[in-house]
Amino acid sequence: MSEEAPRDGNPRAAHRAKLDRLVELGVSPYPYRWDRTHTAEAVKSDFDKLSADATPLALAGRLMSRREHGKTQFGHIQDATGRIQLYLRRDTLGDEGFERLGLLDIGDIVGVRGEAFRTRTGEVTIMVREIIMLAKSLRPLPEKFHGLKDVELRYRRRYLDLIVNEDSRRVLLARTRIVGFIRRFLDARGFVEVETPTLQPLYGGAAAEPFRTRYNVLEQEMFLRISDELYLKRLVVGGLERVYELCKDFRNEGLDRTHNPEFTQVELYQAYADYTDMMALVEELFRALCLELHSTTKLVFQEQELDFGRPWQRLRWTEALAAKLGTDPLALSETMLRKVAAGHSIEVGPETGRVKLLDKLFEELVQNHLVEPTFVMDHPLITCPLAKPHREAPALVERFEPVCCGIELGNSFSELNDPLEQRRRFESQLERNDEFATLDEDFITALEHGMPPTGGLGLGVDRMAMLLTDSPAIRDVILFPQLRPQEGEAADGRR
RNA sequence: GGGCCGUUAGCUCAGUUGGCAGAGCACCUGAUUUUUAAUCCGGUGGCCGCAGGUUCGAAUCCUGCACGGCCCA
Repeated sequence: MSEEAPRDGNPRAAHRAKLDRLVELGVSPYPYRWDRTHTAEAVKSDFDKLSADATPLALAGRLMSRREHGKTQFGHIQDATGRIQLYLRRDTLGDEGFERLGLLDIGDIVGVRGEAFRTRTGEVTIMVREIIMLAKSLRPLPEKFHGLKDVELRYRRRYLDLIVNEDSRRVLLARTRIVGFIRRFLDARGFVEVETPTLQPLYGGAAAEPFRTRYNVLEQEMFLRISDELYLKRLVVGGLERVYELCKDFRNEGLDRTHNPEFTQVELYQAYADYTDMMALVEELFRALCLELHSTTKLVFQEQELDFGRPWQRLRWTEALAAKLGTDPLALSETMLRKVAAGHSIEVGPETGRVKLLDKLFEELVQNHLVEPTFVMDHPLITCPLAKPHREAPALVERFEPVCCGIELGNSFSELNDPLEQRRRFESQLERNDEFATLDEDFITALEHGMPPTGGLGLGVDRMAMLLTDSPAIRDVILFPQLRPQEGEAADGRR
């Protein structure tokens, strides 16, 4: 004991010394199980009954704070439902039991037995009869008052963020509720959940760079999916009239406030419907989600007030951009578009083709300024090879993107089901040398067997979670967002 | 990709003109039988992100790099 004097201010050494002492005393620092009778929340909500007859309680949780007062101590433990105070007395625990409290550290997982009572200040508290080590911690927790602020540490050590930051817990659990709610919402409407390949021999369904990998057995290059679209439509051909998938998609692109290279999407397809039905579905889903999470259809995102109780604004793509440009964007050549972009000081690479130019202009001049929930609809036909031509305007497609606060939340079409037209659209994409264009023969074969008229919809679940939890960055709603590996990743590796 | 900002104790942060590395929390010792950011006494703890450079002397000035953040495209 005496040799440790120079290290005695080091929290890790102190925790370790206590663990060694427990072992010396024949107490396991990592026992196998614990019979819990109540959670913190259950004790609080059922307090009157539990305290009236002094029901024996057994709780478990992480020791979060401790206040020593000589022959008594107070502390809080935290479990999945919240925190509850402990009151520990020398005359209740006995001299030996009380001395053993010295081997506890903040951060340890403990089990306690005792009864519920209220302190002088009215706080529901456990009068502890017995306290058992369930898992010894060897590192100190972040500071109790300021919590863990360093954003990098919060993402890299999300478990600490979850232990210490109530708000992170709230947001990330809300995300889980959103995912669960989407499933129930769609299940209740007769949609069938399916799983399609993540590992695909050919990618498609979106214009995005894929992650590439290699399957050794087949000696073949494979791709991580960028979308589920083409597989789900095969299933509609197969007779699954309402079908959806909720999964990760992968896009080999940059990281920013609204992009993570792996992200969660829900895609759904409904036979005998078109994009107007999908608009109604989006309106209904968002209204229901708001009510589920906030008990009102109104919400605030980054100080902007939104109301999902009303129908979304409808905005025609071409008209909106024409209004900004003062001329029909579709009449402009690639060279002209480039000039217009430069005129609005929008930087574009020399490789950027006509489609991307149009997209870019729209994004900068229109989309980024949309605050109210809006359906941006009826895009130019060349921007999308998988949507049906507009029934009234053949240069356009029946497509919409739900947009809110400048954030694109998804994508939807009246799905193209004419196999001959589908082939022409894929081919013209290849002829134009569109980035990431592919031609999926097997998918066309499926269409040749006949796909009913179908409405399709994809929604970015992470972005929905941002909006619904008022989180400014996609990283805040993803448990483990993508970060660059740290130098010498094994951090304190000398141990 | 470009610009700006940040990186100091386990955590949250100060650090003056370039002159011995600081605080609060945590940790260790002691006091304290209803506290709750408990309080009080006394302590321990540092690769000042990394590598160079300038200087008698660098956490501080310069260059490069790494990681992160914000903005722009």
